[in-house]
Formats: sequence, structure tokens, C-alpha cells
Amino acid sequence: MLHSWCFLRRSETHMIPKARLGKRSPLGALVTSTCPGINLETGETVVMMVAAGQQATSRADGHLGLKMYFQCGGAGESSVDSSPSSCSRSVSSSIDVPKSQRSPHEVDMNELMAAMVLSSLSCSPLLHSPAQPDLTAASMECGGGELSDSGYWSVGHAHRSPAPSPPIKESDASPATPPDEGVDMELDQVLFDEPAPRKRRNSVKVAYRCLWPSCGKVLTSVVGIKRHIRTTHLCRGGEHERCSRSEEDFYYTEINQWEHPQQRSPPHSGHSGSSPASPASSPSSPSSPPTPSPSSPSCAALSCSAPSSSGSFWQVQSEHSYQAPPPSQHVVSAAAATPSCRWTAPPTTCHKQSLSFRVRSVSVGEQWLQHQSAPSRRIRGEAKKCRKVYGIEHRDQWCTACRWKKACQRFLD
DNA sequence: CGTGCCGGGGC
DNA sequence: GCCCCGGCACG
Ligand SMILES: [Zn+2]
Repeated sequence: MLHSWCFLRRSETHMIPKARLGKRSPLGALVTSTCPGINLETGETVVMMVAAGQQATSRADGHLGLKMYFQCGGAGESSVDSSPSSCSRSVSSSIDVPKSQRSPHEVDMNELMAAMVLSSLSCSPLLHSPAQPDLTAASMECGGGELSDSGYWSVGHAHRSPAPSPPIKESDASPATPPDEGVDMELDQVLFDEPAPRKRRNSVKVAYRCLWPSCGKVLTSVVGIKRHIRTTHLCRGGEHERCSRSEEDFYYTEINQWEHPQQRSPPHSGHSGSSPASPASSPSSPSSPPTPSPSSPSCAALSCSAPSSSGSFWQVQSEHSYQAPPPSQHVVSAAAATPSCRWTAPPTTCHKQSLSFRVRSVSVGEQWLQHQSAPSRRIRGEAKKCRKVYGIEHRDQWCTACRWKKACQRFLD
């Protein structure tokens, strides 16, 4: 426990980066309650859920969440090659969805589907039709609470002003909603293609955006994005390891790009329309580079060197100059290396954990991703820092970093 | 609530 | 660049 800070003190004016990564934006409510109702579902129903998600083209996140659930739930450790792949394929193609006509024997499926969609849209502010409270309640009670409901779609949907959920079909059962509600017809036909005969589904193409921090690469196919994530971020040349095969699913999301490149893009109008992979509506940063960020190679190298390579990733790259060159690399590497090992649990373990509370939703995945790839803060070292050692009254004896409320560099963790 | 420190701002 | 501080996560 000898703090060789007399050595370190020389370089006291620079702080050591260690791991600093993306911001700690706490998004969405964490949904930790399990959903017993859904757990019992069969694969058939899940596929249907995926289909529903496909139809809801503007609900990429929801779709992602559903798919995630399916893969988590259905993924036995081994022999999972057939069913998930087919699942993801059906996702990618996303064309062969039911026709606009329905045969009368699909009623069960319709009801289930309606339940799904209703539950998914339950946060909709426009859900004011008292129609079919049964379905809504039934589907909601699997979540266990309103809290999970709010968190469910919280990632991408809150802004999009989700459509009124009621009419999956107003076939014959209950014309509960007055048909003159047609204000949101567009949204309706974006969500479901039944209500409107002419749908512009053709003009929407799905793309998949890498959620890895500061990457934002967009690819048009699931396999592409998966491969990108595997190779670039997870540093995994081989195709699938047995357990963490679907790990890449946490790192991409489905986005929609419109054929006509205008949609909602800010006054950019520059070089956007050229490549088909460039997202017309990337929400976060319009200037996100299509190529992996320069931090990727180093990340890859680092994560490769790590024994459990896949998920954990910390970037030893200085962003601020006062946090630059790690002198510990030469000497005190042991001291610095020890905490790094305890960063987070290896991804396989966490993946299993996510199986345990695999509930519904993206926010779980997002949080998982955050905790994995973007460890919000450096690990809290148990060592006393200058503040505690010298006290606030002797602040002038603190190291510069502590004085600046930065990461202490005199007493390393 | 104290502590560590990230992000951001002033100069 | 240096320096400070609001505010947040964590224990
Ligand atoms: Zn210090």
C-alpha cells in the first residue's frame, strides 16, 4: 500500500485519463420487473410480436426491444443457430408482412397483436379512447406496474408522438372509436398498414445504426451491422461464440431512412443523399461519421488484449490535456491495472444477468450497453484522496486535480 | 450526507 | 492553457 506518489508527484500537473468515456446520461427508467406473462409465451407469439414490430415502422426501438427479448428468451446456450437467425432475417427483410386483408380465423392473433400494440403504445398521450380496456389492462399487467410502462418505450418514442393505439382493425367487433378521428391517419398508416390502403411503406427503408459510443455507423443489413459490431467493437473475427452470440444485438438499433431525403433533416442539405447508408434522420448527431471513429482501433486492440475481450472497453486516450500521459504505464502499472480488472463484470456474465431480468424493452438494453461499453464513471477507489487526507481546510495541499475537482492523481486507486 | 470527479464555464 | 464550480454517482 505504499503510495509512491513522490514519483507521481512530478507529473502532477497532468492528470491521468484512465477511463473516461461517454457521458452518464441516465435515460429511461430501468425496468427490473420481470414479466411472467410474456415469459410463458411460445415462440409463435414472439414471432408475431416481431411482425407487429415490423409493421410499426417508426418504432424501431420497440422492435429492437422485442427482438431482444425473443433472442434472450429463446437463446439456449447451444444450438441456437437456426431460430434466432431466422428471426433476424425476418426482421431484416421486413417486407413479407401480412396482407392488408385478414381472414376471419385470425381473430386470436389479431387480439394478441392488438394487445401487444396497445401495450406498446400505452404511453401514448392520445390514448383516450375507453375502448377495450380489457386488452390494455391485460397486456399492461404483465409489466406489473405503471413504472415499467413508462419506461418501456422511453428510448426513442417519447418524442415521436405515438399514434392513437385503438384501431388495429375496426373489423367487426367493436367500433369503439369514432371513425372521424382521422387526424393521425399518417401515423396510423405508418404503424399499421391496415387502416390506410395506400401506405408509403415502400418509401421507408430500414437501416441499422451502431449504438457503440461515438461510432454511429449505419448499415443497411442486420448481418452487416452485426458483423461491424463484432469485428470493430467486440473484436471478434469469428462469427459466433456460443453464448454471447446475440450480444451484438445490444449494440445496434434499427432506424428508418426515407427514400426522399428530406424528412426532418436540419438545414444541412449538403452531401447527405449520396450513400444509401447515410441516415437521413440520425437523431443524435447529424455529423456522425459513417466510418468508425478513430478510437475504434485502439479500442479493438485493447479489448483484444483483455482476456474476456468482448464487451468491456475502456479507452485509454486522453481527451483533455490535463489528463494525458499515463506515467503509471511504466512503473505503477500494477496499481493501475488492478482496478481496471474490476471494471465491470465480463459481458458473458452480464449477459446472463440480462437473461434473468430480461424484461421487455430497450431501456434495459440501453442501460446494459451503458454499463458495459460506456462505464459512466471511473470506479470509485477506496483510497483516500487529497480532500479526505488533508481536509478541506488545507486545500492548498491537495493535488491540482483535486483542487480542480478532477480525478485525483496523487492517490491513485 | 460526504466524497470523488465529470462536464462545463470563466479568464 | 489554468482554475473553479454545479451537479451527479456512489458508498
Ligand atoms: Zn488528489
